[in-house]
Amino acid sequence: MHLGKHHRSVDDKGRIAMPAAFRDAFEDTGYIAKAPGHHCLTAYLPGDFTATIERLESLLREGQATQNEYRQFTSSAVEISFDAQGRFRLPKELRDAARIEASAIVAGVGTRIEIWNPDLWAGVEADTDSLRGERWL
Amino acid sequence: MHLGKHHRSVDDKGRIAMPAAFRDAFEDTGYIAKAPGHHCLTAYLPGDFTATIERLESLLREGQATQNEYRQFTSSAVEISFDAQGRFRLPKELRDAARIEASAIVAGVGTRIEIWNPDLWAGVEADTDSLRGERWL
DNA sequence: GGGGAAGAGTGGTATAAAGTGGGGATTTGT
DNA sequence: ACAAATCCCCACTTTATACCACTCTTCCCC
Repeated sequence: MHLGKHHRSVDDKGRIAMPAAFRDAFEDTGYIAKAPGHHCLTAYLPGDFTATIERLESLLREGQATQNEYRQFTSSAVEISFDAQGRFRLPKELRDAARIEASAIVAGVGTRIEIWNPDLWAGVEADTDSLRGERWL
Repeated sequence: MHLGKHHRSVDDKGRIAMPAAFRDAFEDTGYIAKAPGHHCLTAYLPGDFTATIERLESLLREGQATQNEYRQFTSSAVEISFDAQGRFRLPKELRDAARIEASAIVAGVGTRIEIWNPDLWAGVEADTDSLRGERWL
């Protein structure tokens, strides 16, 4: 379970520090891929990533997903590793896709971890129309 | 069942003492999240928090809740732990969201525990318009 | 009622960890 | 062979965490 929101700088080499709260869940490696719709990126633990791929392949066999969907997801994904300071490198391709430049928001979203452009994330927080906590609080 | 209202100081490191009356219900950890609407913060026992998350995820699968709603709740939440004096740390992000500075009200609200800015809490107590105890007393 | 003990609440300091920036060697591609 | 990108260290700043000290209240027990 991933929780909490963290603001992180992205240096000119594309390095970004994985928040310590999430870092321990990754052993040595992880995966990053474009989220469907490309509003943000999603970071996966190794196990979660293979499970996601398998779910997508299963949908593909059942005709519930398209080959292009499969192509986009797999080809956007990269394996990441961490340096001695707990940072990983976000390829330019993925930074551009999510409009990430000098800083980013790394957010724990329960079952997953998302990486956002700060301005776009502000849009998520400003979306109060859908807030109806009385149903589940 | 949580009862009672307690005034607590918040020091410049964001530490706040969990009232002893509530403290025993937490074993080692607990969770704090923004309440929908962000007027206050809500503290959860570990079991209550996971139950709340599961309720929200269930609504999400049924299309009764939005991804942004899920994002806002999970990304605002933090796990807390207590020091030897029974205090926990309230991240600046959450203090700002609930306008909490040098002191706070920690209130037992039956099924949950809420943390308020003292002035905003005064507004709760001043709201006598909606009091119609004759229906349930 | 007085004295002492225990628990609750508050404040401060020292240490460790997290986050950030940069240099230089090595690899990759052209 | 050269330029660009990547990797591997090292250094510094900020923030979090663990400890320790003190006050005040409450609750016993004498």
